[in-house]
Amino acid sequence: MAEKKMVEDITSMDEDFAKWYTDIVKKAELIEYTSVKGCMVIRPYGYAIWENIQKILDGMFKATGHENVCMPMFIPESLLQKEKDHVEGFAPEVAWVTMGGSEVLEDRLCVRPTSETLFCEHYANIIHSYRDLPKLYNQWVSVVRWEKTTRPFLRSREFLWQEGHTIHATAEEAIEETERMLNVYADLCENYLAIPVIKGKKTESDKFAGAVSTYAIEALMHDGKALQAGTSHFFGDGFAKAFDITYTNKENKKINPFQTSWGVTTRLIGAIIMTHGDNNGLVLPPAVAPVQAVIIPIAQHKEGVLEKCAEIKEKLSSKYRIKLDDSDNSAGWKFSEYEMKGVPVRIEMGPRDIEAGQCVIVTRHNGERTVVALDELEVVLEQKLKEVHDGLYNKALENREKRTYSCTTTDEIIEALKENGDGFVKAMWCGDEECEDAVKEKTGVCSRCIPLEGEAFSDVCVCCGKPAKHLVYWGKAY
RNA sequence: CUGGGUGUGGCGCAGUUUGGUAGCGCGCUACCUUGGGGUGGUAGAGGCCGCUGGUUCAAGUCCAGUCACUCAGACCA
Repeated sequence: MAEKKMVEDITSMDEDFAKWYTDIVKKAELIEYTSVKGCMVIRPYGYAIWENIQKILDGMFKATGHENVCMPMFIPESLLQKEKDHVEGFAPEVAWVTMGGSEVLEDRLCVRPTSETLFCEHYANIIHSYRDLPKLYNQWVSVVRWEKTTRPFLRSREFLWQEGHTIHATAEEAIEETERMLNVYADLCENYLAIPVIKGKKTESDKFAGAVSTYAIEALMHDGKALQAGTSHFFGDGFAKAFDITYTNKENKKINPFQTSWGVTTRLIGAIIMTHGDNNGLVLPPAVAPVQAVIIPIAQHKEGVLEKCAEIKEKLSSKYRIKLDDSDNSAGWKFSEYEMKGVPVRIEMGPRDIEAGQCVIVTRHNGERTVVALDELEVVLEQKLKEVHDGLYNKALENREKRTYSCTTTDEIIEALKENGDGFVKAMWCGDEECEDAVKEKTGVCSRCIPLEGEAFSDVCVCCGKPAKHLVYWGKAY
């Protein structure tokens, strides 16, 4: 393929993937660092991507009957500690609040690392009867987890997310909700972000703190590392018991209801970068690109060029997010600039084109140039945006398939990773935690999920040779 | 948390070994130039060298501490 690298400032991804990533994040003006470690400014271009994700997801939440709410940012220590597993899971990375004056809090406050406890306290207050159920709540907020090592979008100390928290009369209903939301996330990733995902269940050791079961979607990045792109948890009635949430059923009996929670974060932006980006910069899926097509005038000082470009922009803007760059940078400079920023489609218009009633349309992901008559532009643009989406999805799927290795022994795993580089390892597992740990110890990959779809290809555990219970995807994780 | 790297105009770097007037490229400002992949030119502006303390007649340079960013691990959305 040997694509030509046009912007010198971006480190080649083959040379140093991590450096390539941080270069992109800065050069595409997605973020800027601040004086607090792990806390970044999400700049307008980066935030616009998040806003588009929000719009799509929020629409899906509403369509599945959810309501948005907003909990406080602070959690008193006593509340956080009510569910034992939960607090143990989060304690190491909780940020505590110190008051400015002389006030010392009897029950000190932390900044929410997640809001299960707040929702539980609230549910205990408002749920009394089966008539009050279910409650299907979601909130768009930021949370704080004091991570040791940080990376823009992938792991920051404060991050934006949505967290859904629902409560149901029966376990069946709650499980159904857990699966429904996992599917919503998969739909978002595949049909809007053009990121193929594996839907699966986490192993016991990898579950959310306090959950009965955790589901996740896992995506494979360009470098062969796995990224968890979204999670959905079934809590059973464990939290309800710990927080004393009860309702009275039709038979006048007091019962603990069943809960779920699910979330995706600004990490999705990291996933977009690492799935679609190339050595020329970012490549954005059209559904969430802040600018879907940029119009670049050629010889813009010539009479009529800018006017015609503005006219076309006006026309396309009713349906698409269009930018016309009439700055006095050279055309070549603009080409590079918008490639770096990942704009899916570029429209070039010069005097020759205008005279001929046409323009040149170029798709970012493959550099393909097409001459298009101006009166067909609207139709062709729609096709091109779809082509970009499909092209990105298929390329990512191809990469994943190329990097998915079925193995029956740990030696095979080591061999496959050495031969072909990091990727997903499919292997059977007996279900024992010792084997899970041993695989990680021997091969470096950890369990990502037990896929919901996928067929057993061996009867024995990849590690111990005992009868296998599950097919597991393994990988190195971000 | 462990181990490496880096901090000098907005950005990227040189200068630190051997202490002695802060430099380069890009960007920025003004004017001109510019037809299809970061145009070319002329003239300008901009820095108490991450921070704190120490050694010295003198510190970007030496010493101690501290903070941040970054890479590789372990942990995590």
